[in-house]
Amino acid sequence: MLRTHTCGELTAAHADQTVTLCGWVEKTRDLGKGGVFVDVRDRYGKTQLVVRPHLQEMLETAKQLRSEFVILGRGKVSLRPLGQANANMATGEVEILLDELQVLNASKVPPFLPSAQEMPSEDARLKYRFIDLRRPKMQQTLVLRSRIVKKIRDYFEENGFIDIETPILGRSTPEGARDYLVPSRVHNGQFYALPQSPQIYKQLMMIAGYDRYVQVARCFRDEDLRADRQPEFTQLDMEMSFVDEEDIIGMIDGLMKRLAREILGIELPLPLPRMSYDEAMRRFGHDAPDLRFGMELIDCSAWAKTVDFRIFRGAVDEGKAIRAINVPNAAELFTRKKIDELTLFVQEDFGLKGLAWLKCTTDGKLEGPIAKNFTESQLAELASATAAVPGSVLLFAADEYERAGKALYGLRRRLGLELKLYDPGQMHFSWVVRFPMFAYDAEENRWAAMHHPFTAPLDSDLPKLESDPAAVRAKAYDLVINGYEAGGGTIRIHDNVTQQKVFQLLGMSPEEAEHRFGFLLEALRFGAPPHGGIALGIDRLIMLFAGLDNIRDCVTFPKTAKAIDLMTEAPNVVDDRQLRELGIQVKPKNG
RNA sequence: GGGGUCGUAGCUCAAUUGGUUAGAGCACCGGCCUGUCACGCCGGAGGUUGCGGGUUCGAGCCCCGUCGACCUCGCCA
Repeated sequence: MLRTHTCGELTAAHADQTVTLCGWVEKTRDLGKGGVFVDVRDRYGKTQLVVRPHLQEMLETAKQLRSEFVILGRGKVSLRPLGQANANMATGEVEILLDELQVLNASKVPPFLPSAQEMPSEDARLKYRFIDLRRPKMQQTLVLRSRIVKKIRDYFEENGFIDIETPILGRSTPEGARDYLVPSRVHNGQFYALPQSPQIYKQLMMIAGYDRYVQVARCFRDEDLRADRQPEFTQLDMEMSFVDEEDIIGMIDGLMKRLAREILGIELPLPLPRMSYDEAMRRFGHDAPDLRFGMELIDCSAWAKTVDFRIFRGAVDEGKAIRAINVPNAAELFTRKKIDELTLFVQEDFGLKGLAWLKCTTDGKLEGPIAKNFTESQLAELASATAAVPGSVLLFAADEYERAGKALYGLRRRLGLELKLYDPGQMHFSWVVRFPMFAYDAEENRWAAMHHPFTAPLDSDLPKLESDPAAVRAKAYDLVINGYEAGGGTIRIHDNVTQQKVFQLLGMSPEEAEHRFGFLLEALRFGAPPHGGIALGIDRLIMLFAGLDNIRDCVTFPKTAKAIDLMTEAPNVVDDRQLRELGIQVKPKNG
């Protein structure tokens, strides 16, 4: 090692020791004949180096130093003169009186400084990621990530899990997300697919008898990005044999309790709260509700049947729903302009025709342009049903039950943030369970698996598998943190008969199922134990534990919304020779 | 694929109703400064206003197109 200490560890206790530090120049303060002060930084912290004026040669070197030069400084740790300690610095009690200063490497003028108060633009940060990653905040996040992953691995090891790797080059499975494909050189015209998750492999490991499997697995999905979604991401993937939902949920409960305690310093009461999918959709309009605040959805459909107002009455008569949220203390905030803005939001993002509203005045009356369509007693009933109090604004969505819920979920999430209805530092963990097995795909006119086609139905719903698929619920569970799906899993089907029934329902002929998943179906015939598991989104988990609102800030080299790496400029064209070897000819997409 | 916000100096931003030579802070370059720590002082350099077109006597500003970043809907078993 060139250095004896890091830039973050020296204190008064080290006084009079001779030390060598290495790091990046954060800042120099040249006092002319008074010498030069140099703040040197590494990922552990910052230390002040002092170049004294009588050391002529060193002074010359010091005057050449610029931001982000890499230097080595050797000298004696010295207490700073009385009254000159810097309380804002961990090492502020001391400074190094240099007797050697080396420039290990110069630096071009950086496009931005890691120490800058103002955040550089996201483009600049991504293009010069190696500089962005020098920012203390990024370094803290990556350290946090490392600590969390270590704790997760420890936890599973203590619980008897085996860390097992599975292939990255696999076979495309048409269900689910779009695959990233890798052309085969040896087999012209054939492709591997990168794993969307190690789902099938881990099931095969269960069949192989490795009853507690865990993997920190890189996964790939070629779908559009979001603030909380990258095309390449990391899952904590686990699977257990001879278990039911309770075992998996309990195992993750224990993990969350430990992480919350050791990372956040909070005690989570176990078991973590659970809510059925139906309840989540009814109360929040979404399957991953943010439970840090109220403002739940209220179903006003029954009430709407008693009124003459065409928009409401007409909707319920057509079988649609009237759903509402009661926004507290918003009557004054919600100007006409604000309501127009929210209306546009639900129209453009959720396809609602409009947004009806009523304000609750100081004397408890509901007012607004639509109020004249209701009688006094109807308004009073509504006020009571929605728990409207002075200052409340009621926002109504009149549409299909699900669409109305989705729009109000959007409003609830947006307004919760805008109106600061919760403390952003607060954390809330819960489970959403008993998902439907199937969702009807109107476009393709068929049933589709809501999770994946290997998900086991609830035992009690098994008889309904053929008679009423919509009513069949799955042994599926999602871990929800602060309104984000942090993970999801299922108990799998372990017998071939049920599996075939599910395939059949999904419109997959035995031949087709055999063609797509033959190896798994075959394996299920060779003594498959009951098994199930879960996968947690590590990146998202880090984001939430770090209090970030963006997944790119906890990934080293993330992609942009167009799935580009601005630093390496991947993806990019390849040599003709490479294409020839693969037997690939590129045609313009719209040619 | 749709909708929205944004794009001005290396960085973060400003520029009145469309009107003179597009400004500031930081960074950079030169000089000065004997205890600084957001050091200070003096001076300097730095611009295809993302790109292309249009309207206009005149465009950073208005219009059309396009590219890019971000947010979002669709999508994400």
